[in-house]
Amino acid sequence: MDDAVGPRHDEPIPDATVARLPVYLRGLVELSDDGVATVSSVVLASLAGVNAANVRKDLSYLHAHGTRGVGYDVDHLIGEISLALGGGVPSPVVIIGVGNLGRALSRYDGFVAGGFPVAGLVDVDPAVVGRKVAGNLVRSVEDLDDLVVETGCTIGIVATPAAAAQAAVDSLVASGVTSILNFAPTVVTVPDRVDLRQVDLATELQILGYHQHYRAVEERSDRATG
Amino acid sequence: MDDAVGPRHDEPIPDATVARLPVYLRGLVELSDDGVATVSSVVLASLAGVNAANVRKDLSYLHAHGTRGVGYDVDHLIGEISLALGGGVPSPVVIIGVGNLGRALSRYDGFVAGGFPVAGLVDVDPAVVGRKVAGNLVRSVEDLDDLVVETGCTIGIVATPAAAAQAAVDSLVASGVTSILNFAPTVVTVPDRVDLRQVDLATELQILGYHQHYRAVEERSDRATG
DNA sequence: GATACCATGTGAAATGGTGCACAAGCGCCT
DNA sequence: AGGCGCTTGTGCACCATTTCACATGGTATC
Repeated sequence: MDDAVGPRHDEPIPDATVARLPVYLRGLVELSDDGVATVSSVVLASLAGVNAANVRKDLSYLHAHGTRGVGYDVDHLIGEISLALGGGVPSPVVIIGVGNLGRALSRYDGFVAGGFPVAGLVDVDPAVVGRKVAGNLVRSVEDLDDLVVETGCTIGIVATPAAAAQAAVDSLVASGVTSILNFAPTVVTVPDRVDLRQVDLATELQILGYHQHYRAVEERSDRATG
Repeated sequence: MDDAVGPRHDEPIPDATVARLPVYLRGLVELSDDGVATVSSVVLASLAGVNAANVRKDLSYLHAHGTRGVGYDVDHLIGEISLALGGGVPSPVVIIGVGNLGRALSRYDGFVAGGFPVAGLVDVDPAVVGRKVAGNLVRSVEDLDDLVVETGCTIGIVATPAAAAQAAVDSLVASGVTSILNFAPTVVTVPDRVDLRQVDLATELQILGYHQHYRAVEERSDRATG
């Protein structure tokens, strides 16, 4: 392990860990703002709502080593996590679909703060193309290729209705986008080289609905049987 | 197991399965609309983007049995999944925080279609309280208890800024809401009896960012080492 | 009615993730 | 310098989930 000579081929970080890194990062930035210099895994765990051993194991995948008896250096850790999550370089995103959700997303300042500025908006509807939303000109889908090349953006957000989602995804892929976040409530397919994540609002509610229903059924059953 | 006499105490369905049920349901409804009467696990799997054996195991947790050699009855399956996901009874939701995201969510018709009508909107900002958004009157947080009781809603959606999220959650819990969907980019805590799900848009992008960065690093490394 | 075909349901192995428990290491205080 | 207390890093066992593979049991055809 120590005798690597060339640029080391970093091991992949487990998905579950990657999903927690942004949460750690948020907590750490907050700590840094408060002037805190070091943090223990226990404190960071409580900030992130996870187990302390889990935090330590997660951080062991990064090159961020803590100091025994002391903890982790907050600023150093921020640097390491930022590095892992995209190299600290801002990645502009393009939003396709300027309906209710698309407009809300384009105004969402958490994206910019997280290093994901909105590079452009795209829609198929001629009625909205040419208008400005949140300071961004809405462009036609035909301009998507140009937009992606001009801005060098590699992440696409799909906020179209379900029926248009696959076409939107296909357009993004054809334009060279390699990461897609799909908000449309439908299953879409992408080539292997493209990374896809699904955020489904209705599904989330339905999952909550199950647990609620189950609690109710169980309670009723408990009352009946004992 | 077979000698249960009273009303059977349904076994809990694994979380991973519950998360897939809404996806199956969408596919099934589409099939039903197209007049398809039966479906095999292979077809349903491709519609949902998962493994066929996984579909069969998932469905085995429900009381929906298929017919060997034929497949599953589409309409029956729709009924069984709907039943598991909240008993088929619509659950009204209350949205707290009427900013960009809250407004978009209140206009999102996928909620109503999924059986989750918006029962009311709530905000702390006096400037928006009393105004109408998407046909719903925005009420003050002080009215939250009344609103929850009046409408019998048990699901709350938090769409406030991060700083206000925990307070919003606390208000919802105090009002008797037992399921919460949090869109605010922060970790919030709830009592055990309350079910919480987190949807974090910036985090999703950061996860995409990791994979993109990793791909790029790997590629560069491949090119260097051969 | 027998046979070929097809799809379900499930045992069992493989995989991935979590959390405990403890050894190892670091800094501080005397 | 030595000991003590604190915290990291990790081996290991446990748990949840996925996937394969196949026996089981229906349907359709001849």
